[in-house]
Amino acid sequence: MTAADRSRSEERAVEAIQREMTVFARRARASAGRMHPELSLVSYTLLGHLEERGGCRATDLAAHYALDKSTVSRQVAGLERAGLVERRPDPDDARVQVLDLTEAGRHILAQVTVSRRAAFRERLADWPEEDLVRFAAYLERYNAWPERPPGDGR
Amino acid sequence: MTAADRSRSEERAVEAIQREMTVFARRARASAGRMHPELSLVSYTLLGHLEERGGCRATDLAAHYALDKSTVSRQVAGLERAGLVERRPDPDDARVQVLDLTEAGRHILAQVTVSRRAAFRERLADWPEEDLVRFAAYLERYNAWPERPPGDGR
DNA sequence: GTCTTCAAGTTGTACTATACAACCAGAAAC
DNA sequence: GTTTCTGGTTGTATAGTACAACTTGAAGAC
Repeated sequence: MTAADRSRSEERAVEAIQREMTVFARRARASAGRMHPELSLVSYTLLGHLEERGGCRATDLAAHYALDKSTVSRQVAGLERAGLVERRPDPDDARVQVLDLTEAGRHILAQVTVSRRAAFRERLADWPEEDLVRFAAYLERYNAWPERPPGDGR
Repeated sequence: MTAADRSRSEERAVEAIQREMTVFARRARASAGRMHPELSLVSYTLLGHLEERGGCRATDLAAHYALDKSTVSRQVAGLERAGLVERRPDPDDARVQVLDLTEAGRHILAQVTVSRRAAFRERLADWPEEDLVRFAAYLERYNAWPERPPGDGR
């Protein structure tokens, strides 16, 4: 294979990755909404992050998801209203509110995770294990890229 | 490797795919907005589809992206107002409007494609060709799954 | 042929997610 | 002790979306 062949093939692959990731993104919210109307994609990811980290600050959520802090503030307010998260003032710093899941939050998160997992598994049912593992690794690698927060106009 | 090992490994991979796809989806719109403010992710994908197909009906767009037809109607109206698409009545069926890119639409789509491609390429710069090709194939395979339109509560 | 039903698209309405700007309250730096 | 920084909330505006009701034309049923 010549260098030109290689670069053409890479070029095609990059195009395809871009196109397919975009299609996926376009569809994700809609299908999440239909899969579990009780918990939007945003809420789901925020709760998931809280569970994974065992609680964190609103600012951490904003940074991780490249969201404005006002957005997080409102989302969290909604989740608190729904009784899914609770906040405690940080004893070390009175400005900080440590967020954590409530029991109800843990419960609903687990339910949604189950239903999402079932949907994903159905979709991936006939993939060989080797491909699943590799696909997961590619996605992780792809996402391990620093996102710039909103307003950071670089 | 035992069957139990295999299923655990698959389980982990499915979880990771779900999680990473979700993170990606959460970030995509925001980064698209920062990458090319003149063309939202939605508009970009719609224009891209028109280019790829060489024009199509609004209903086709709705089906392909799992959007409500009203959403597509408004999006297309905006694109038409912006002079990026034009519609002609279908000679075979007066209800149908065939959509297609204008020259301006083609032009801006090409520009945005260039800038998106550059961003993706930067991000994927140190991936070996083999991995790019495989990753692209996985994504295509993943997305080749029938989406259900909104309102189809199955 | 007329009538009913179906399909494509538009419009009214409402809601969610989002950003940006202005602000407030504590903490830290000097 | 000011000034500056950081975490968070609130006001306001916008985009994207869905659902329902409607219009118009096509296609079948009889």
